[in-house]
Amino acid sequence: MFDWDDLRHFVALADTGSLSAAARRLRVEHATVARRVAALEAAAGVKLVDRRSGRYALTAEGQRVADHARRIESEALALERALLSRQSDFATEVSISAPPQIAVSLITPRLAELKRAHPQLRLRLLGESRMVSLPRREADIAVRLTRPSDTTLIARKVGVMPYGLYASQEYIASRSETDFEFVAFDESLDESPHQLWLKRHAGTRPIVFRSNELSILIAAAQAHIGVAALPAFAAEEAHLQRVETQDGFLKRDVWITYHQDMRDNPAVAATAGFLAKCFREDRSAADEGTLTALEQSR
Amino acid sequence: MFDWDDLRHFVALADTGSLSAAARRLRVEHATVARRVAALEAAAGVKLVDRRSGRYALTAEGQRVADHARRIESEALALERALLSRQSDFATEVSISAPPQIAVSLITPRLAELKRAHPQLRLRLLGESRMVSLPRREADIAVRLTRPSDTTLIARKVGVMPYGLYASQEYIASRSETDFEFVAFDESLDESPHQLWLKRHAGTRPIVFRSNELSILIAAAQAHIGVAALPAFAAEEAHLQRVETQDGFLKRDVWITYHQDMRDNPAVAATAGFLAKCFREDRSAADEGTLTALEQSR
DNA sequence: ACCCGGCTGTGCGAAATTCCCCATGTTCTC
DNA sequence: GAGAACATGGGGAATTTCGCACAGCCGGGT
Repeated sequence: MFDWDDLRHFVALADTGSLSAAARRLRVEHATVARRVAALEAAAGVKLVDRRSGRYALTAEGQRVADHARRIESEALALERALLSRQSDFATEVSISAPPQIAVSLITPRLAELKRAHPQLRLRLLGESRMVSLPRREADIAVRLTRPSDTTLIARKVGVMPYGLYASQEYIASRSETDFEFVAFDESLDESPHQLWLKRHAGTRPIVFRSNELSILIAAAQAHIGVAALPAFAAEEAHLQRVETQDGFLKRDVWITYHQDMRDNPAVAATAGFLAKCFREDRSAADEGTLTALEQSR
Repeated sequence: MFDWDDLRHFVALADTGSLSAAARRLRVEHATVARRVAALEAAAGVKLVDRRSGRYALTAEGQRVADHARRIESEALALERALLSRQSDFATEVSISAPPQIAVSLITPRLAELKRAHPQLRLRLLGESRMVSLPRREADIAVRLTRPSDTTLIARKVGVMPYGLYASQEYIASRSETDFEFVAFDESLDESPHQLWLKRHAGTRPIVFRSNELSILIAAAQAHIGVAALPAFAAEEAHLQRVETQDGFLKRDVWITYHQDMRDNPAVAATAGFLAKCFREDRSAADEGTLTALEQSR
């Protein structure tokens, strides 16, 4: 019988397509991945990957084996989550993935509360816009602006995040609305709701600056480059001034998601509850009186 | 993430209940099993087994983990079989499990045929009455006298095995049927069909000798101890004489079973076909004219 | 054309793992 | 009460495995 742990390395290689990327995911050396995959091939008696021209590609057999191995992986991941959810104390580490700006402005300032309520709890807060894999436990809890489709995940709508059009006071004072120029995310996000919303309002007026980073857009607005579609809380923090729009704020739902297997883990539950409170008690937009009440779900 | 291969060791321990037995199944040292289970416990952060007073017992957590791990194991075994069935050549080793007497008298004498047809085929013939696990690949093909209940196994009825009552010529000549004494398997087999059949014919006449081994029963009959219920082919080989019974031979079906995943493996298919031929062409009982024709299925 | 970054393949030394053999204590069976 | 089977612990040797470092290769960008 082959070494089951070899399968783990093979799945990583099959998923990522390169030795190095697989090694990063497994936190080992790429040489180890190569050796273990070779060991699996030897035990199986079949070529699983083609090493043609430096690149790795699965053979037909490799595809079949990868299918099996992925099933095994999902079981192993389920087992790991089951083990973690059984940790009855708060001694475990909980990792949260959230969009950077939310992490900085809404979560981090209030972390002390959580720490006070659960002193032994250890946290890791990852400011990544990239979609992390919850089943793979790249994070335990994710804060997202879209509802996840995976039904094994628990999705909890904790509030709405209002987007408005913002620019610097000087910029707004210096020109008429018909001369506005705009600041937006780059093309990879052209299909996202706030980008579409911005483009609708911009109409024929030009987008003069693009970036992949929200913080850069804010800085651009502060530097009088143009008008940006920004979350209200971030724009206020940056002392930007709102440009009124007929349809008011764009409201995007905020979701907190975690795997259902982690439901019974008190550390995860407490952290999720804390995050929900962060959004429930965020009055940045409500203060302006434009939102009568933040919608909340259970 | 824990080492998947540790799970394999833990399953073996959970299945067998002892370090030594688990070590035998995995063909490693018992110390290795102990270490790897300890490593799994450390990674899981939970006690999985109780080492109370020398015996191993799963904890409640251990039970849960074992359930997960067994699912993983069945996937891994399925993968192993899938890999084996893809071996397109005959270079692989096929292992057969069969009752010892059948192995000795019906299979081994004809092995040369098979070897001639497929020179590169390597064989392992295990004469074990114990039920081996086909999913676990303790054997690839099993010859059995009962139909397996596992629906993932292919069961092929290859013939019938006639049982008769046999004793030595001297024994039969020396006494009347009312004075017959009997030779039988030990109590653990009291519920098996041929044992029940023997006891029905014995009626009130005593069983004077018991053994767990067919070959010992044959030797006992040859040593004029009494009358035994024996497969016709084995009794003939031993030059024992038949005691006529009103209901003729007891006919037990002979099944060849192998896992459906191995269906496409040419080596297994060829060997199964060979075994079927062994029984189809066994004329030991037909020669006596008591069986008009050996029933056969495809 | 050149450089640079990322990837793969390989050789080496260190560290971890495993095996093997031992002794000891326990439980269960006969 | 003796014996068998099993778990535990230790020590030392041999094997395996891993990380590290170096070299070569390819493609993209300047």
